Amino acid sequence: MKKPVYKELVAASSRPMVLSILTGGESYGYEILKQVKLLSGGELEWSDGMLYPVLHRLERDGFIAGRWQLTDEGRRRKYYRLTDRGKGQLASDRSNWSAVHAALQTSWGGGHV
Amino acid sequence: MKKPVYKELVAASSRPMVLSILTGGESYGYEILKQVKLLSGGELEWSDGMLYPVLHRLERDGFIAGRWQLTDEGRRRKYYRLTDRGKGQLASDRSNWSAVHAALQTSWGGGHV
DNA sequence: TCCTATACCTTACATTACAATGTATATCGC
DNA sequence: GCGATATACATTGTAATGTAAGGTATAGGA
Repeated sequence: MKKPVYKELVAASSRPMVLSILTGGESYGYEILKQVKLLSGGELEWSDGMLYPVLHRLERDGFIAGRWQLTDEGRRRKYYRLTDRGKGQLASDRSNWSAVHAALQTSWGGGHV
Repeated sequence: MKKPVYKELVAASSRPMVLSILTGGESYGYEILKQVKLLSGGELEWSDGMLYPVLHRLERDGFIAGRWQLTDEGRRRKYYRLTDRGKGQLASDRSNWSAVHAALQTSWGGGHV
């Protein structure tokens, strides 16, 4: 078992990650879990118990919009798409992330020998 | 008032930021607040009500060690230094951060037009 | 006298990941 | 048929944590 990323970092990255994934088009929970793993080269593995509440909150807050769909095999899926409000939040989150990342990079690189 | 960074991101970055700052030598709470602001070019402003509990937890967990010191003016300060355990945690946090950052960069850059 | 800066601390509140558990269908090997 | 795995969604209890607000104290400038 790979040691998971510390939870505060999961919490910080979940919203921008999900919103960003949805800029590529509609997706659904189970697929997003696999996309996160793929995007990170296997480094990140989210639990479904974490992701589904995240999706519900994002929908509640109007950042994404969901619709139920039945597949040919009879499975039900809830597809989500990014809303305009979600695009704005993604831009804000990216900006925040960049500011924090830059500060960390500075403190990692300089300030000491 | 500048809009603050979302709180999950503060939570995710506080430990690596503090530990990283302390690689430059001893420091104390009030100074760390100013260093964070300086390191980020004014983008990040932490509240003291957030930082002091963070320092207490880091000390409790053995990542940093504190000592009280009186200045010439009669002010009391608690200086903290990085422990070996703290150095190990910083390395781990940096590794985690890099993995998440890389995944975010990938999802921001690709996956969509 | 009043305000700002320095320097520490705590509490009430809301939020959130994690682990565990539950539901249901499809597919594959045997 | 049968059991295991994958797909696909969901909820609950617990612990942890930032925020906002408030508190204590000293020093210096207007």
